[in-house]
Amino acid sequence: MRVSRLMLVTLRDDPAEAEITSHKLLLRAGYMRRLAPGIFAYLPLLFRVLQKISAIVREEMASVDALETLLPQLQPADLWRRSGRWDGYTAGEGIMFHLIDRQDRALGLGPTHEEVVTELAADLLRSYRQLPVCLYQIQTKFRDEIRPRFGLMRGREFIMKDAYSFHADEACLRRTYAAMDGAYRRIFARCGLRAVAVEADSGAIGGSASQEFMVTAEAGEDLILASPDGCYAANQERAVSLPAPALPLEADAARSLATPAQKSIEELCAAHGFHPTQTLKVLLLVARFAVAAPRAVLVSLRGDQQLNDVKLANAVTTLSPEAGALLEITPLGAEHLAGDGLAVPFGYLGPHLEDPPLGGAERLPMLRLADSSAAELGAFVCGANRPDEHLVGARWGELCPLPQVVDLRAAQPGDRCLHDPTQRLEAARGIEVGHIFQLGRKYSEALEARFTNEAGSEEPLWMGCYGIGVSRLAQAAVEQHHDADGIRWPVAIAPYTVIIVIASSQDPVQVGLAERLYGQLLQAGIDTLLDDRPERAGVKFKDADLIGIPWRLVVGRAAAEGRVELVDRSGDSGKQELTVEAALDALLGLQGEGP
RNA sequence: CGGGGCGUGGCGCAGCUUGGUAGCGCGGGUGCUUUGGGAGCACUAGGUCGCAGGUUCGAAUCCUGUCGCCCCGACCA
Repeated sequence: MRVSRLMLVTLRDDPAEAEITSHKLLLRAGYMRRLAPGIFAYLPLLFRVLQKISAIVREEMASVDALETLLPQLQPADLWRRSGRWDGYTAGEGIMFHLIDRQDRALGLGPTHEEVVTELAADLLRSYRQLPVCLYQIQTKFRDEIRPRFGLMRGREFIMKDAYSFHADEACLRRTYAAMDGAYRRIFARCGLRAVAVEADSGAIGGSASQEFMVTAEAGEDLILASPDGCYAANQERAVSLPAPALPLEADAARSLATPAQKSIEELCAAHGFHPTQTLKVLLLVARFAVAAPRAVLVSLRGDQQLNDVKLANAVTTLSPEAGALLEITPLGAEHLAGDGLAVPFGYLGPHLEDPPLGGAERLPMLRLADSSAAELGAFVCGANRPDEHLVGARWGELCPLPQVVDLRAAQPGDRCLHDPTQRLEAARGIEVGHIFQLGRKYSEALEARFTNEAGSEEPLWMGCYGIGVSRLAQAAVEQHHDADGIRWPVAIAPYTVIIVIASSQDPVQVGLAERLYGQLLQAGIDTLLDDRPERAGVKFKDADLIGIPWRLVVGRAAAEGRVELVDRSGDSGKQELTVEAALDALLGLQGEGP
């Protein structure tokens, strides 16, 4: 392609709308334009990158026998009601764009395709003889993100590869999951990305085992906790660890202690010399559901620990099976309390708090949970449920029964690891580019996708699902591969492999040689750009650096002597002046090289 | 939604405090010069100052309302 015909518009200044480097570079280098928040036009250069990524994805999907399909984006609400996800995905902070058609039917714009594909499977897959099957598509997804951000990192419309597998038994699901794990590792490696696999929360998708693939980058939205020995890595949402040992509290019997204006653990400890591990942190929250009335939740943690919201939401969901989708959990404030419920002594809560008078007719008893860090305390300091008063030396069983024990604490960098307490968790930031799940039978049961097994009886299909954010991956690659001058695409996903720069388009010798090389490279099947614009050399060099084509072939003054300059932008071999033949050989040799 | 900020030629910004009818850099066009790291000079085109109302002889500037966008938190590929 000739750059003069490429519709290339590069920007000299950073656009005001962009915050992180990769976003700025993609805009500056003419790869994309924003149409509305979280909605982007992929310009020709970026489209080529997406095509290259897609080609790699297709090859690796083929290697695990996945079949490419294209599923509807406009999806009937009824289907989502049957899986139980309509409310959670549309009400509250739900992320599904939805609409009413002229017949008054509700439809959603697909944020993911479990429902559609399961419906299809229910229709087509009837016998164990047809299994396993894996379908995938590369398609635009729609999500009404609470806050679109960072360009392609969190768009409201983005390209995703999503795959779904169906199995006759769990062992088969595990095998496919493992094969996908391998395919994913190959995909990211072939795209030239440094990616790590981490244990993950399965979130709104559901299911049991799940693993995320993170491109490590400072701009990443996720916090990864990993052990230095490489045996353990997890998203902080999911990570487990050993808390620091608690200091035992010397106390015979529980006594009360006046603690005026000491509402925080810090104030309490500072005033009386307690260690935070001797105290109990009691949090009062309220969970809102799609079906049931709001329910109060009382959480006990050891005073030095932090609550992990994701773990809490998961626990509340499993412990409230009849309540419908969990919409949100927020700290309980006076506004949630009925009538004179202002009596709740915030800042002085103890685990023996009576059920607060929530608004709403039919109310469930308060859900009482304790993290194991709290449950394992012998004697502790906690709020007395009266203003300006704490209890010292309270014990589970004496003060109140031990609540249900669940893992609720947030693991922190520096915590000891479960698999080896001498290992301590280290933090890194990551961009989630892939996520694989063992869904189990969640969707097949809900949508009655059954097959006949070998014994002749019907049972729900076992399912897995596997996503890659294709457009996000493109930007993650830029985040990981750039320098002060611009993008440095990994060769495998660069929009073009070579850019020939004619230093002076007025020199017929240079133009002639450049045209000849251009023709030869194209003939050899190498994706080549020819910068034939009547610009000064400096402009063309700057643009070439900015758009990040891996190899730059400069046809300049030395053209008359049959010499050209070859610049390695994505590797580190720098620049070298070569004869035309040597340069051509070097570039043609790239074809044979693996990624 | 809560908190913070910003809306002025295509892009990046100044002007607003102290009202007097819009400016700078980049980009676009034409010409001459220049020609290996975002050239110089000259000329030129291009703006309802987000929108609506108000105050005023007069509003980009002051007031009210409204819309949009960006950043920090809850979401995820």
